[in-house]
Amino acid sequence: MKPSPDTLRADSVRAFTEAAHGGSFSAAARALGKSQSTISEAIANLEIDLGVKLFDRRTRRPKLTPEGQLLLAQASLMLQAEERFMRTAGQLAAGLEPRLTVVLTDRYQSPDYESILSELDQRYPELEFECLLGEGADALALVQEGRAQLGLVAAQPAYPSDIVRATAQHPSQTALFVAADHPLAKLTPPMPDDLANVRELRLNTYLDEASVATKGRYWSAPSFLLLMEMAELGFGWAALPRWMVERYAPGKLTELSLPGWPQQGVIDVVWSSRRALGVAGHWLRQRLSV
Amino acid sequence: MKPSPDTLRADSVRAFTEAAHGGSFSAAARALGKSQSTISEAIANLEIDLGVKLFDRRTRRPKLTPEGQLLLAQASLMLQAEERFMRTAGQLAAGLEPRLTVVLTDRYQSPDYESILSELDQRYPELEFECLLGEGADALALVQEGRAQLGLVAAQPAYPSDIVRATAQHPSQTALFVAADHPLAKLTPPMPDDLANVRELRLNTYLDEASVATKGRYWSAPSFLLLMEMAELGFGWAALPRWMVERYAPGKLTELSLPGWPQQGVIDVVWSSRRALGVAGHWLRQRLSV
DNA sequence: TCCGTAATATCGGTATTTCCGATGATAACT
DNA sequence: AGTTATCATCGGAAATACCGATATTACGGA
Repeated sequence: MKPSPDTLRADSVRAFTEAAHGGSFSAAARALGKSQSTISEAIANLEIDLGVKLFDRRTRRPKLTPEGQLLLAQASLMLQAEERFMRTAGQLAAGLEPRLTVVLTDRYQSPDYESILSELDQRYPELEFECLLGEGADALALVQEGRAQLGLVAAQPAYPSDIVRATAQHPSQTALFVAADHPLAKLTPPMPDDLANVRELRLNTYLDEASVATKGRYWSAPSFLLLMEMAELGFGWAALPRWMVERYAPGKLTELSLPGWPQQGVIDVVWSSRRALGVAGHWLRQRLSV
Repeated sequence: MKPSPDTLRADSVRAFTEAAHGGSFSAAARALGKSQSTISEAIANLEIDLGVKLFDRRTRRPKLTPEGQLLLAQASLMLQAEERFMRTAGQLAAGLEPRLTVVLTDRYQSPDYESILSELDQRYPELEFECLLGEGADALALVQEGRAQLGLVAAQPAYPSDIVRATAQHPSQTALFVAADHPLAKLTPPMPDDLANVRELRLNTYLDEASVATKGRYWSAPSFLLLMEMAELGFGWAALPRWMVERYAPGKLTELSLPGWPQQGVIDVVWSSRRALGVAGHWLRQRLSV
């Protein structure tokens, strides 16, 4: 007996499943755009190679043997995997990037942020999506060096030459907060001088050291979440995204109403002009911009 | 541009994954028993067909592109499905039946019944296993007509000519039970006459009507589980498998100790001499027999 | 019952694909 | 700089996918 080859003949599996589904070799031939003899031979060869009779041909329309039924289920899984492979290859060929990394500022919180992500998941189910948190100069650096393709940052006065920007759909709401049991919370309304006497909690970045030149002492952290925790513990006042306080520290912080606050902060979508965005990045950029 | 074919070239995917894994086309060629040029051309053609560059060849050892990494994962899934397909085809070619049906008597309860089944699952993971419940003549009929391949029945005085039997490893323990609050439970020890005055709950079968000729009135059901429920409700006494009472009705039934009880009942493994058992059926038969 | 329809198996021939071995070019290592 | 291992390319041979024609066989209608 000839040892069965360990590799499958081309398209024999598709012929098999199609014939099993349509109930006829000829129908499978029509469906696959091949001749009837091709299908007949393909299936016959497949049966020989596998050493398993797949169809009972005594009747007019070939009927699956029990063995054929069992193998049909697994053949379908094979074709399913193959189709998925071909589909994502097609998307990649059409310009889909295999992975998309986005840097987010904590300032950003779109009301339909979750729906945007699930939309992204539906459109590009094979895309690997990565989300980083970073502010200001840190985010820009990640985009510049290609670690991230898109960034959502608080609008900067000036951008590096290789960074392109667009305005995001939803501005951020930033307000001043202190711990509810802080003395500052009892002054209504507080004066700007009152704030000067209390420590400020300020956002920093890994890259930017320029701000150390600013007047007065302050504590700083690279994320709003850390700043908010510091504020909760009464270490000072901080300018924080309002959504974050409402969602993660309701009641623990008191908003200070000073002239000019709360601020409407513009959020920018940024990307690098030197690295072309893939189709998913392009889609997401447009979805996030005004 | 030539439209990309919707079908994959033979073995190109295996060449791809092997090259990605081994880090070299030549290594893949060696591993697959083909020449180096074959692998090189196969992958080059695959890249052309997919429209996706899979490897970065600028370096000595081709390195996967990000697109290649994404596709590699899905290619592995394809090959995994294909290997499973080939493996079960091989088992079927070696005589594995696609499905195995066993008729069990409720009398049977092997202490390692569950371990036998999980062993079966490990040996023949693709086998479809079906379990039926049936007693006596019913079970034999199912085996005769091919609806089931194996049966575990209480040993019969005689078998049809096309039925072969072997003794099962574990005999059954059958004892007499009544509801704990039944008057019969208070007679210690009860006399055979006492039982004659109380209704008997007896096993019947769908096929066997001969037993209606027996003396006295009785109630009957085709499964021990139903009989046990009747006994629990106080409708009479019944001969029941002891394991079933201990497991599913502890404390609710009282065992009657009469001369000759409890009985050690021999269980037979039966199959049809006219239908060859598959390898799984053969294995299970030996595993169940003494 | 007989006949037409539609199905499958088989065969010969052609086109495509796979595969090999040789050759040349390139990168890494000594 | 030489050595070695690797990849790309090319021509030819073997395998196989495919088609069209033909024989044969089940199924269904008159």
